[in-house]
Amino acid sequence: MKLIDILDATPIPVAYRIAFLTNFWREPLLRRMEREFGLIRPELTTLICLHFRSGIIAKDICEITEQPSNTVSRAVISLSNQGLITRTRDPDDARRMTLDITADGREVYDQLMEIFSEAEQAMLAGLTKAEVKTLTQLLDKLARDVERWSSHASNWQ
Amino acid sequence: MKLIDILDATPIPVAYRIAFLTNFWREPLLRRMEREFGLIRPELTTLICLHFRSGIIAKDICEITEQPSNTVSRAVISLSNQGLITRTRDPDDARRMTLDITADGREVYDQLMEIFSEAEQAMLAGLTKAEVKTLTQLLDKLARDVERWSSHASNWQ
DNA sequence: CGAATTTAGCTCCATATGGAACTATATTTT
DNA sequence: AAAATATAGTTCCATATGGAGCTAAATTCG
Repeated sequence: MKLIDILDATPIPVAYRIAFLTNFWREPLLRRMEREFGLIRPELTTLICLHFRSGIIAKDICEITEQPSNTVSRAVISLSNQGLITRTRDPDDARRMTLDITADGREVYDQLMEIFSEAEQAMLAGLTKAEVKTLTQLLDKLARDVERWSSHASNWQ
Repeated sequence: MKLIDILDATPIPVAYRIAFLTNFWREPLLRRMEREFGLIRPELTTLICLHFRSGIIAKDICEITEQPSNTVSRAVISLSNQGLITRTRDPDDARRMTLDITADGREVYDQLMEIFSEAEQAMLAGLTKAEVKTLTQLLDKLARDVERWSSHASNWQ
């Protein structure tokens, strides 16, 4: 018996499949990233944020990723120690540290994304282009609707 | 800026959306489950397995869920202590302990699934029935193809 | 201006969880 | 049958990560 066989037996067919894919796709890649690059998940998300927009502060990353501030703080310090980002004290507000991705940081980001992208291609290889497009659109619709459903029955209460 | 804005900027649009949904849908529910039921993730997956098929052993759950044996061992001991499952030594093989879900276990499972199901309905409320069906089919196709893509660029190497 | 409040970031602590190694039992090999 | 190997389950250890609270700086309020 495999986990897949239980998929249809639960009352959460969609969420269960999504969680399944996260477990079997993302988790092994994160472990590989940790082994080969010495980076952990909050460091990756931080790197992704800063690759997208350099010059933001740790608090921004907390809000973007909804990670707790201590987690982001640790990630930022570690990335800085590894030379993948820089931290410069904001002269106008001594509480803030402006974060910027370095050339090394972009290099590591590119290497990681190549691995992740290849793994995504492998996962999607069984679908047609039209199916991939449809899937992306539907997932996108759910993701962009997060504000509406995320408060429901999970965060509060 | 929100995490959603980065979705299209990464070279892993599908996987990123899937991870996003896991983060914002599953994680808060797991925390709520921990607060209100005192159960953690491996205990939930174990309960799901045993609700689906009672009478299996811990090793089976390891293989089904691909969780390490120590994680499952802890989950099984905890669930047993909580009276949600029973463990009986296999008379034919003293290494094995046959696991069975109890009435209390089924009760807790039902309560949990009600919460999770309601949350899934909330997430899917923005899609039409046809869209939900399509999404489920596409996710299912990916999940059932796990053997092919899971070895690729993640587990080995 | 001084006090209270807010904010950015960090440290301390508790705990979830994976890796490795260990124990006890069963199976296979010679 | 004895020895080697395999298997089920557990314990030990290292670490990732969230919650609560702390510190320093900025802002708001009286």
